[in-house]
Amino acid sequence: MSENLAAQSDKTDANGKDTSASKARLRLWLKLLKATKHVEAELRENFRTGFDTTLPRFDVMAALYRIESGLKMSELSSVLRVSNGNVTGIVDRLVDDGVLVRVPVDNDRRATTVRLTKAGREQFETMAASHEGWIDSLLDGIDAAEVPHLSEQLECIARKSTKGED
Amino acid sequence: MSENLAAQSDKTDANGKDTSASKARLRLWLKLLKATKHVEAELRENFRTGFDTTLPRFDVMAALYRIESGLKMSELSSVLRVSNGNVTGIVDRLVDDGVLVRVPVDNDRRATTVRLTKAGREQFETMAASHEGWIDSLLDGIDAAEVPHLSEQLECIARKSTKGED
DNA sequence: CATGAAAATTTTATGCTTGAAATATGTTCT
DNA sequence: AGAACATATTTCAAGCATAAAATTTTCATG
Repeated sequence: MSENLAAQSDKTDANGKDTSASKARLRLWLKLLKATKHVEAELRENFRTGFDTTLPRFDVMAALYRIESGLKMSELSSVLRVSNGNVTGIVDRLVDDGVLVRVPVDNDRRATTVRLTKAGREQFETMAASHEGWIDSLLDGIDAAEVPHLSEQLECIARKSTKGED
Repeated sequence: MSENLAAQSDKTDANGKDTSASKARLRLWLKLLKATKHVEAELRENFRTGFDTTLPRFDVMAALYRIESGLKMSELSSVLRVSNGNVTGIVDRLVDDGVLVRVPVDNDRRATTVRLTKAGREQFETMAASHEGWIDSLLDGIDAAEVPHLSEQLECIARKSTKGED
């Protein structure tokens, strides 16, 4: 799985930091994680105080907003890359709140389609506008000119073994 | 909170993609999230199948490995940036498994210090070696020469409002 | 058409995560 | 000492997340 491991040459820089490629990647990963967690935490807080909702709920609504005809539970869990059982729970609550409906699928009584209600679409539009603003302000430490290059680099990570189309 | 919102000039490129700065940042955020989730999912799976443990448990052990004298529960939750109650639960299980001990603090019966046991240190060292290899292989789509620059950019995000020292 | 495999979803058990309330101890000030 | 405030931790309720088992329905094939 990782042939590079054996060939480490434990170099250290002036400050004593290990400069091997794998340690540098480890540090990069920790920063990636830290940045992501930071943004996620801010978003969660904003969603909670601003709209009394959560990021996972927003994600479900976002996926359904894009596909007006709705998605089956299995499609939803595959688009969002979360487990089937997880989607069941989130959708249950959103249905209770009246922003989603479950629609039986013709010719297949195993499956259900889930769609946003009108109220759901309206709520989502409001939240999406705020969301975009929050992101814009959270990422404004990044030079706009760097954004495309950064995006490209990140795709190199996500693309590993996860045949992921955007 | 986001004065830029009003001044959007809804430009679109040849493919119809919105090219405003805030939309570009939004796409960057989605890629950041996707890359992080992907790596996290792989790590979780590796920890589960390889060591029958979890990422949060590893994080706790990693923090305690660095500070041999141990950390108080509150220090642990602040280092890991997770809630107090969360740390309580994870530590409980690690203590049950014999990799951690709780040590009372002299002169303050409110506080507890948590330390790795000898078995805990040994287990951690084994896992940390694997972990570094996993990361190395998961991030090997990134050109080594790019790593420092990328790291720097990511710090611009994490540094926002979270007086974060490494 | 019966039977068994495959597919879509839900259920279950377990653990992570948060925010808020509760408990217990320590500190300060009068 | 006593009151009021602060600190350290745990408990609680709710939700998110997974993997694995169970359920229901469909489909293929003999």
